[in-house]
Amino acid sequence: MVSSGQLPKNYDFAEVEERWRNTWHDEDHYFDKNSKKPQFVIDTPPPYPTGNFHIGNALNWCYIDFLARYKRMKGFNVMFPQGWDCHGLPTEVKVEEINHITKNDVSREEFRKMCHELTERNISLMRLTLRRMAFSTDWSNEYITMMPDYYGKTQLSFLRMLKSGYIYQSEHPVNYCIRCETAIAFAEVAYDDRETQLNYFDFDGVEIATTRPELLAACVAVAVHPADERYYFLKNKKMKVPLFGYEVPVVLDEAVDPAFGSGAVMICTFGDKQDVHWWKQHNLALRKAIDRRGKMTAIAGKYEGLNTTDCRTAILDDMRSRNILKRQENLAQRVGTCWRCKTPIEILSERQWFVKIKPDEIQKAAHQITWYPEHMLLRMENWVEQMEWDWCISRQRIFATPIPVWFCKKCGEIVTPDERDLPVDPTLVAPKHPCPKCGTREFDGEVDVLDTWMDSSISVLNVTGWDGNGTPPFFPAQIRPQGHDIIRTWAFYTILRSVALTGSKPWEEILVNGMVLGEDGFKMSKSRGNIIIPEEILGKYGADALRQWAAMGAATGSDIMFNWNDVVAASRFQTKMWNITKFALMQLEKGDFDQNAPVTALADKWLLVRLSDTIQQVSAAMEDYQFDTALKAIREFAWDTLADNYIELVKGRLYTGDASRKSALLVLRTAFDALCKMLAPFTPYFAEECYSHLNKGESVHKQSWVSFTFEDEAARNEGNMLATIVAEVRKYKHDTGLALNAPLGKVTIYAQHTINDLGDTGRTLNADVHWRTDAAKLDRVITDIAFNRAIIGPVFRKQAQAFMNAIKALPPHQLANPPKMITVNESEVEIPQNSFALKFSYMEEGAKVDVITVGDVIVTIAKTA
RNA sequence: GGGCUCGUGGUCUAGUCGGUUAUGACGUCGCCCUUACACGGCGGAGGUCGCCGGUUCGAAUCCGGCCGGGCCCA
Repeated sequence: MVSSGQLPKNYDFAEVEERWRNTWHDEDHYFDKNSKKPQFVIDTPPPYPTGNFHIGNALNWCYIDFLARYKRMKGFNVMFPQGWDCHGLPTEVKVEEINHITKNDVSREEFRKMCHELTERNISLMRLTLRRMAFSTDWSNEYITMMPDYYGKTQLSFLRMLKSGYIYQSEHPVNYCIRCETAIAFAEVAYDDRETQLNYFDFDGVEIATTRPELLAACVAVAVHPADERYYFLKNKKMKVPLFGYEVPVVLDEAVDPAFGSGAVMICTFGDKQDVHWWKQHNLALRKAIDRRGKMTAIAGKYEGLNTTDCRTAILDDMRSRNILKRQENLAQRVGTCWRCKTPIEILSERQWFVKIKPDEIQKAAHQITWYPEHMLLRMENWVEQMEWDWCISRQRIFATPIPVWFCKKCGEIVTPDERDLPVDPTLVAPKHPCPKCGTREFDGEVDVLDTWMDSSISVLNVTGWDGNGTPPFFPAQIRPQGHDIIRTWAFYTILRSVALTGSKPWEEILVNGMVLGEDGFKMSKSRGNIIIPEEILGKYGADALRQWAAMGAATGSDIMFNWNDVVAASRFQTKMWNITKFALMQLEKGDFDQNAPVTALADKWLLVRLSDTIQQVSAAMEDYQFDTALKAIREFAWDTLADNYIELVKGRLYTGDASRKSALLVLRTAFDALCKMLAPFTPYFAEECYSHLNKGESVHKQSWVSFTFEDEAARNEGNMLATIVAEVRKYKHDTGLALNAPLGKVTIYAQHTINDLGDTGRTLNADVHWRTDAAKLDRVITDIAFNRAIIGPVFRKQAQAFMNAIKALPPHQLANPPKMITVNESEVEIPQNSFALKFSYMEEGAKVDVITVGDVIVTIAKTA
């Protein structure tokens, strides 16, 4: 034990945190593949390496680390891996920005290398923040999706799903970003409010309203509602497309809204999702008027080569000059945009790769997972229910996992590599075997790459040891922790892929955290200027304070507002705990500590009861991932029960070297030891610092979770009474203008039975305290009746109010000594036990005394002159 | 427009499968520098639990409607 004299007066988080960070070993957090302990595998979200670990990540990781550390103390073999989800558009865009190039200015290889290097730099920056936050990461299980080891597995998973029929290639309408020149999935489509014009024009004698006149060349039909009398005459007719002159059929469809525009709409391939529906349902022709770069194609005739905006202007001008355009109206609409670059998306029909979505399979697995909080499952259900298209997984980009496929130049056969040759880049190498169908050795490598979610949706397979053969050794993982914003993406895709590749659910449980909002209550964003970066908090208050904010800021799963107050309060709690530490160590180093000392004093037994309660509460909350409840219980016990009540009660005994000092010392040490252990998951640096002074050379993080229990109902009740009496007398002193440590004179406490407090009460109050069990000789007057509705309600139901009125009507002598039966609404009823309690005020008698009542206990105070 | 979620003293927040006086923090006001701590202790003020209606002996809690915020989607 370090001498308390050596302990600094103030807790210096910066010094302490850095010291322990340099002392701890990564190996202590490695998952042991040969362990006999039960496993606790965490499917950590692999963040996108932007270079900044933001505060939302911090919240997510705090939850994970609370769990990882708690589970280790509970005897689990914990894996807390760290992944990096590298591929994707944002890095490509950043690289173009930094180097002032476009991806077409350099070779694919060169461009990929630049992305790779930027990503590595960003990862090393983010690793530093993870370490500062004291996350107990298992660095032996780090994975980086852009590395061959990992994307080889992505390719293997692709081949397996291709083989089992989950993955197919086809021409199908897809969401397409013409700026990024790539297909994107629905999950990547964002929506923006825009103002546009609804154009009414004459379509072969019928008025039609459209927001997209530039798609006129892609018009494949005109649709009207089957019950719309205005258009009965169109049934089975063909109509001539204005400006272009070709004919299209008229289709009848219930989905047409007769009240919108003119009630007649043109169907184009493709203006929106509804067009795709109609196109499929009515087997319409396909006319591609827009190409991948957003330019008009040859079928647009004289408009060929224009971009969509110019084409729209040109077509409207031509309509106007031919007097076809009747009028225009402003219209508010929401357009789908690319989530990355905000460019409005087009729906293009392209040859793409798809993953089949089997909603039933996904629903079944989702229901086998335990969701925290429960209602988050609903979001998954809703998303799966409304899935209409399969998942488009091919992208026309560069920095991503290559699709491991070649096409035979002669017969078009799809040729795949041998699994042992993975990873491959089919644009760089040729297949090792000739075409199995026609025997040629001429191939085209697939230039499309995979959607990044194809990488990250196998994170759980990767960490559980998947090698392509059946169920991985550590599968399923115990828990997936993630935010509710990516339920429809990451959670969804992971469940889909696990079921497709292993036949079962990926995790036993999923713990969903809320979003972090700025101090103004809105989502943090650059434009609002409400962003707080973790480093700022780390610098001002340290990692432990930030971690406490994460635990206490809100109930698990709720969105949480960032709040400096909470961080400051957290740091003050550490100051308080630091002073408790100093006090405890000071007392312990004076000697007399005896591990086997009998705990004799009432206050001591009482504290052990309260400690035992706290441990049960905290343990239960941890099991249920209620971090706020757990930390709150710890703080309350430390600050209120231990510091403000217990220590104040026993100080006198500790100072005077009384024989019962040993009992108090043992209790003090027991409580302090337990507090360090319970705090360890939340404030790893602080708990380690305190514990290291108590037990030199030992780490709190290697201890077992506290399992101490102590039951003593009498000590609980009498101790609670003791604490209440002390509080009431303090209040009395305060009210009568006395300092709390001022001498008080003679205090007599009339209790029901003998209580031996070993003089704690007297020393704490600085008064001459006498405990008596005889009745106080005082005149008392009943001032109020406190009814217990929890007892009265269920017994009397509708008669409850009448019963209470009857009791109130009893004369004082009967109230003080109530009868067994009472008349309520003209019938005799029994008075239930504990259905009410009386409140008294006291009249002085003889010696002048002030009187305080605490439940049944009467306290009289005779002040010294 | 739909799904989910939230609305509790000046601010943030606990409690929400009904039950005595609604939790805590910050702020605020008053008293106290008592040998761990003034980054402390003790005490006070401050709430019609968003609004309206319903169920009930009893509603912050359950039901319906409305208003407002958030997230995800159309």
